[in-house]
Amino acid sequence: MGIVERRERHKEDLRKDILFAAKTLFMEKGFDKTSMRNIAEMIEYSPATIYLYYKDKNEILHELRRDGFRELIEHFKVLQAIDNPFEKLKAMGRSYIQFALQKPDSYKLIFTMEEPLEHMLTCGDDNWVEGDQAFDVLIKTVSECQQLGYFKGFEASAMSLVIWSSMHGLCTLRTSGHLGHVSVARTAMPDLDQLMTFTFEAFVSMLEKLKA
Amino acid sequence: MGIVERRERHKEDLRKDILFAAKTLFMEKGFDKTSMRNIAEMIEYSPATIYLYYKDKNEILHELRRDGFRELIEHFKVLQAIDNPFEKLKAMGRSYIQFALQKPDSYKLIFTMEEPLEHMLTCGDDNWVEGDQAFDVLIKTVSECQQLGYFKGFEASAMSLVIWSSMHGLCTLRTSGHLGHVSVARTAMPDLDQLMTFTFEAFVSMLEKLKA
Amino acid sequence: MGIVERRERHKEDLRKDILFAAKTLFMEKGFDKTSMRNIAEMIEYSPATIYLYYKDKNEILHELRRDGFRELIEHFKVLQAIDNPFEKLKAMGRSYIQFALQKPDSYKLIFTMEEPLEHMLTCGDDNWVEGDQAFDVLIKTVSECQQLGYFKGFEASAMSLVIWSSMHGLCTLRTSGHLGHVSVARTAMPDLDQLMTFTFEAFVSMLEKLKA
Amino acid sequence: MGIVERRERHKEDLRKDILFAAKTLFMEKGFDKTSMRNIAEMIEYSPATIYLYYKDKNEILHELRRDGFRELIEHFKVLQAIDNPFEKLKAMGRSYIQFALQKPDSYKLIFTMEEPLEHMLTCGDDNWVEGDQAFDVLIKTVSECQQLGYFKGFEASAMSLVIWSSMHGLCTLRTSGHLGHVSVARTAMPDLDQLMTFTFEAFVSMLEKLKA
DNA sequence: AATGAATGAGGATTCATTCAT
DNA sequence: TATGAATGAATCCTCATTCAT
Repeated sequence: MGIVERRERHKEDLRKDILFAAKTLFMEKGFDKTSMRNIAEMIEYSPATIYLYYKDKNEILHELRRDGFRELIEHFKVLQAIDNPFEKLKAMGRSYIQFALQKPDSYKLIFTMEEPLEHMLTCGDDNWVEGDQAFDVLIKTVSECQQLGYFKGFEASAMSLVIWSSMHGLCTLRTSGHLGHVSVARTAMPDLDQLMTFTFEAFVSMLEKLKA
Repeated sequence: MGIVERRERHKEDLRKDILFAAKTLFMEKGFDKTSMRNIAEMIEYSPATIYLYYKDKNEILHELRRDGFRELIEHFKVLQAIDNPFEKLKAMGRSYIQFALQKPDSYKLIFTMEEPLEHMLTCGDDNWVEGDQAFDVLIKTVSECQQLGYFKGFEASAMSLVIWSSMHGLCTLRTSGHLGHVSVARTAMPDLDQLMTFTFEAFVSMLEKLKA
Repeated sequence: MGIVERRERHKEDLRKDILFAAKTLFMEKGFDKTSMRNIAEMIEYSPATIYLYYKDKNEILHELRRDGFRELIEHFKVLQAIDNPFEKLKAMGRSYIQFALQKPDSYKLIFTMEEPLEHMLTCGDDNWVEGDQAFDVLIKTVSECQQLGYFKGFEASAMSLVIWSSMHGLCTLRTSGHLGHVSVARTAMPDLDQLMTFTFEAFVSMLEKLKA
Repeated sequence: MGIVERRERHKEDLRKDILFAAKTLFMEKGFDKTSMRNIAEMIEYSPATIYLYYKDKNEILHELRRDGFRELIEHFKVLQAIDNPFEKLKAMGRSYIQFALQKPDSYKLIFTMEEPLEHMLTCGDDNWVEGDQAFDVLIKTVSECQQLGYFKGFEASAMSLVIWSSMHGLCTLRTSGHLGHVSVARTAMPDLDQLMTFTFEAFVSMLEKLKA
């Protein structure tokens, strides 16, 4: 038992090491420019070893993405304790942005990094399940807000999409550098995090005005 | 004259063919996975020929991006004729979405494709100039709306960012496939274009409620 | 153990095969005109394999040169047993020429083939150490001759340089083909080896006359 | 006539420009690493133009070599005026060294740069004619010295070869960098030109002692 | 479980050269 | 006379991957 267990643990650890190394490198140099050898060097194993744990480079990316989603959901979970739905909604927005800022690597991985199509087709959309769950939470919260008098006359799903779009757009503009560019060129606010908060708050104000 | 002219035209055509092929392939397989050889095969010229027209792969991407920006601005230009600023604003939004849907390749090129950093540094931000101009138009339009009583209590720049974020987020979710996914899994609206319109209109409604 | 050992041996063999092929080709076509592919073809391995053994083409040249130096020194070593210094000196000369004639490839490698400068700078002058040692032996032998009454009034280092120059010049004229040309056009001695011996002996006579 | 003549002159000039550019570049970067395009750029003509003047890259090298020989002979010509044959011989040696030092490019071109074999075979040894002439002058001078009592018991041709070898060896060690290396590592004379002179004078002393 | 050795395929790029104009 | 356009062949080198051990 002791021995088997230890082996099992080692195996699990190595898997995680591979993932961690890959994530780091993907973010640093991009998916394409990261070679299996790079990953192998980082974990100080031979390239061939990686293939004992993952079928190929794509599978690594795939698993990373799934992990990213899980992280995001985890990130959201704590917020469910908040009673007031509108407060909860705000917290979710803030949390989403925070996630994108604190873990831009995971965020990019989930939302913008493209995976070779063949692979997506091959292994089904199984990792979107998690994404859907996250969206469900959003819809539910919006509905609750409506029961409090918010968003009269709006469909919950439409409202949810608007909210997600706004948050996602803001984050994407940020991580892609466009926000940074505009901030320098056209704004009095050179600190990007501040600019995002500022914009986020404007959005929240908008939502607040939508109360009956 | 006739002869020189024809030559000149041919040259110009070839340049465009290269750009077109590159754009197609970049979209299909991504920048990194597109090789000069691929491009050459598509235009049925030798790889070496491409180097007579473009210094290297980066230069092709760079020019494509610049072209994309120009296209976008062109797309916006007609809207300046609209008198009512709020109508203009709505038209801009619709136009932005339309652009992203009709030319997803250009859109991605401009907003999400990452260019090797070194090259960006090398040739300055010269192609962002156009982007800034586009943003200026947005701010100006928002300001005009404010003179009509819209967006009281909001800063024009914050409002502009909210709007841009929402539109950009919506488009990005669309082109990245996330919207498609959610639409299938959680929405009664399987037609994506319709879903986008629907969401866009919800957003416009929101803005309308922000009139004093 | 048997197995590991065989593997090790195979590896060592392959390294040597690569070196041998490279040497052959470098001599035949010159360093620049020899491609990694050429080498690979000769040893019937894939080009990529070579990179498992040598970082790049320069490293191969570098190692070849070092080997050449070692060979030369080895060639000299036996002569140290000769007691009479003048005999030793003569033997060294003969030996030097013999080396140049028997291993013109090594000789050229050491003395005339130019290595890309950058590489030389990169890896220090580490392979000249051997060359210096060889020169030391020469100086020492000349000094010993002086104690026997030879070369009165000459500095040992100057004398050594004269000797080296003469030998080197003779060999170089030979391997570069100039000697062959002159022999045909202006000499009664069409056999080149004979002509070299003949010239060498004239030189030795000269040295002999320099005895007090 | 004026026009035809001018054209002719232009043609001749361009030939020379090509040669000059090629020589410069060959010396700077080596024959192989100099491309026709490089040469063309230097003379500010199109690559294709060069082919109107020279069949290919080899032909350029060939002509450069011939020119180099001519230069060397020219260099020697003035010395024929010297009456005393031994003085003349010394002057020739000094002159040879001077040539190698002042025009290392020409020197290398003539004596060490290797030309693709095929080409040498193709166009016969026509450019060695000049080399032979130079050697003739040397033999003749040695013979004259012998009539003055020098080099008793030596064959003129052997003596000439010894002399040529020594001079050539010295120069080659110099241009190949080996002399430089030894000078730093094993000599009290860091100035290479001085070291060469010093060695040359030792050689002359040797010759002087060979007088009956 | 781990890996060293090997490779086929392909990467960007450059070159000498040709030829129609 | 001069050249712009074009290219086939070659360059070095890297990569993901396999497989015997």
